[in-house]
Amino acid sequence: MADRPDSRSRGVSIKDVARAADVSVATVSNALNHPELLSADTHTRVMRAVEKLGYVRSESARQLRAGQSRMLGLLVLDMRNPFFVGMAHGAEQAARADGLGVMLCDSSQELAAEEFYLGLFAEQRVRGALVTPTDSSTTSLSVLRRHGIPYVFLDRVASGDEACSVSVDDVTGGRLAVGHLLEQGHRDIAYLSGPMSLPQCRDRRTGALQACDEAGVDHDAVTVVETERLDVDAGRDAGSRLLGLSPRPTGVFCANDLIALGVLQTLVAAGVAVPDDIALVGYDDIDFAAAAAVPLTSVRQPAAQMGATATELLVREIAGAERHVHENVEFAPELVVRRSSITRH
Amino acid sequence: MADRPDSRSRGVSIKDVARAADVSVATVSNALNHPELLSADTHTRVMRAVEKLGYVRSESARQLRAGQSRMLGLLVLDMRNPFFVGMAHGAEQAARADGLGVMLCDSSQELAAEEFYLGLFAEQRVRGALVTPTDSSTTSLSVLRRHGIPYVFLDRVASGDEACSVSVDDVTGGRLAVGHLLEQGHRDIAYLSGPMSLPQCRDRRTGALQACDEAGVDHDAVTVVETERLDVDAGRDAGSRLLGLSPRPTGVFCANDLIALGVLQTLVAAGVAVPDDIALVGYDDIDFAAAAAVPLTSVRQPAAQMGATATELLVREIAGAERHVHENVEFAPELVVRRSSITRH
DNA sequence: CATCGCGATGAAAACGATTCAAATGAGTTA
DNA sequence: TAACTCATTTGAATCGTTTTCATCGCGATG
Repeated sequence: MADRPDSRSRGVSIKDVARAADVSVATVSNALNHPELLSADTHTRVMRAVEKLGYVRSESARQLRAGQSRMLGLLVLDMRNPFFVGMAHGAEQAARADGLGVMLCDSSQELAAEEFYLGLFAEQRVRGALVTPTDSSTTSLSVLRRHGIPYVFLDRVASGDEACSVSVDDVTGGRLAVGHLLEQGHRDIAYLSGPMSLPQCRDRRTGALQACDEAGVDHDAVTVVETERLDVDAGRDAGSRLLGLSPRPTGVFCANDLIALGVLQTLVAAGVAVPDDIALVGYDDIDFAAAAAVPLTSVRQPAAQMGATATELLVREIAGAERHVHENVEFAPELVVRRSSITRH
Repeated sequence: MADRPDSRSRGVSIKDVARAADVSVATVSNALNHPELLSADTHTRVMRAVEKLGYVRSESARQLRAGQSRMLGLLVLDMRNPFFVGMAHGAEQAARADGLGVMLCDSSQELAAEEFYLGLFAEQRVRGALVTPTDSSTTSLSVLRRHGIPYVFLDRVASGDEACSVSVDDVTGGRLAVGHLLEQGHRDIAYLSGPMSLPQCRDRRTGALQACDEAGVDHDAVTVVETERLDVDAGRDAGSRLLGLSPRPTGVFCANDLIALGVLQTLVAAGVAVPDDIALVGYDDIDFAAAAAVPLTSVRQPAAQMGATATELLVREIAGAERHVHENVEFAPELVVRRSSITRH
């Protein structure tokens, strides 16, 4: 019952097993990795010793010898946003199916954190990385490139032929959202955007303006309110700013659902009726959108599928290293209309 | 601009740097880890070579030599539950402050996944683990024990002196919730519980019954409806079952907010008014509870703080391995009353 | 002048696994 | 009996670091 070994010890190594089974370390290794090479007798003898000693192989020694790990790195912008959790989930499932583990990290939209974690990925020699980049973070990715670690962009179109990527057509997403508001008759529209340094935020605005063009409405109809972050707190804050605008917009498009939920709270608290006084449209269609105080109209992105697809692209790139051609898979967004945007007549 | 090395190559190693800087590998290692030992001249020469070659040290080689990693393993029950994400966030912050990375894994409440990930932790020789166990999973933890990897239970009281743990007094939590419903005059109460194999679910029921005792109400007042999982889907499902009960309960206590949100959706869809027809109380007080269709009364648990505290306990155990005494830190739950449970008179 | 001390550097041995080529040994064939 | 085959098993090299201990050069001291 020596369950708790001396804390100075290094634990059970392959040598200990070899000694216990009275074979060489090579045989133990073969028993674990190429059982077909061994006689049945030897194999069971080794496995019994493994069992008895509770041997667990050292992944670091393994990796060192192999030169690479069996891990993918996954860096997301914000784990408190269910949309990213959804992508992570899809990616993990797909990776496990390929026998790969996933190392999940959260950059919290901070460049410093992003660089820290990408450095960690490089140190760990991950087999590949899935990255939701903060800024035009081509620089921080050079650490991966230098070590020949392939990466795929998640929720972001790769520029040129830098890498594979999985994205959603955000221009169309913005067009759907604002087109819907215009259709409902709104002519004073606010776009509550996250930081304009994010391409997603820029593209959704472009889409919003396109919708104006299509409806023959002047671009002035859309006021942009920029927030620093993309979370509920920022939404609450943006809500206050929204109420200070004059004329006060009657249709509001939020860069994501968290912001929309924050805005909704502020509006409800201020006695502003949704959708009657202000119609609201979010983005991502997270589970909680449907359960909101006023069920939220939102632009749906297929989060889990995006994660899974990105993993598949990455795995394919890893496998066919030589003749790999980068590609971008673009998903179509889908408008899900709920009560928050439907004005009663 | 040899950014992309030959894919067969192993990348830049410490030897390459040594050659480039015309020093020994030992000197390169020292430049990185003990710069005070070197002359300023040599140091800058080495660093320049590191920079130029884009050298990143191999964590696996490092670990192999050191016998342990600089990582903590964190295994949560369900990453799609913001409560666990909150704990993970708190834990990560605390770990980063101690220069430790966190490997985040999601068991999805499945024993097989739990065992897989604990095995992974052992293979990686993580420095320590934070675990939210599914069942009475002392068995799967033996793999950690055997390798002398310390672990701390998160959101679960450790039995005996097995390990440190961080928990919330779930009995009190249940008592607060049901006490509140009883105070509001409800005498037909349902407890929508997750699997009774989870101590949290059992304790909350115990608390519910205690509240009955205190109010001089018979235990029969509380009907238990058990669900298999603890997510929104399960909640929707439980909502239907709830509507089939007769007499139909007027006060409902849910084992967590996700279930409560699911129930809420079913009730709203069925035209049942909350709180007038049915009063609803959730658990965890996730951010989305306040933004729900009907703002949700909930029992708050300090998620981030729990994660941070658990990390601190673990770090302390790692540091003072010899004279460590396990301890349990128990937080107090707090009832946050919102509209979902307040019957208008 | 010989010796000592000291700062700076390097040679070599670990760490734990995998793998390849070589050794062993039993059975088969000429 | 000698040569050969084939299935098992093993010795030794290797991966990239860190660390210990020895060495080297040089100014200072006796």
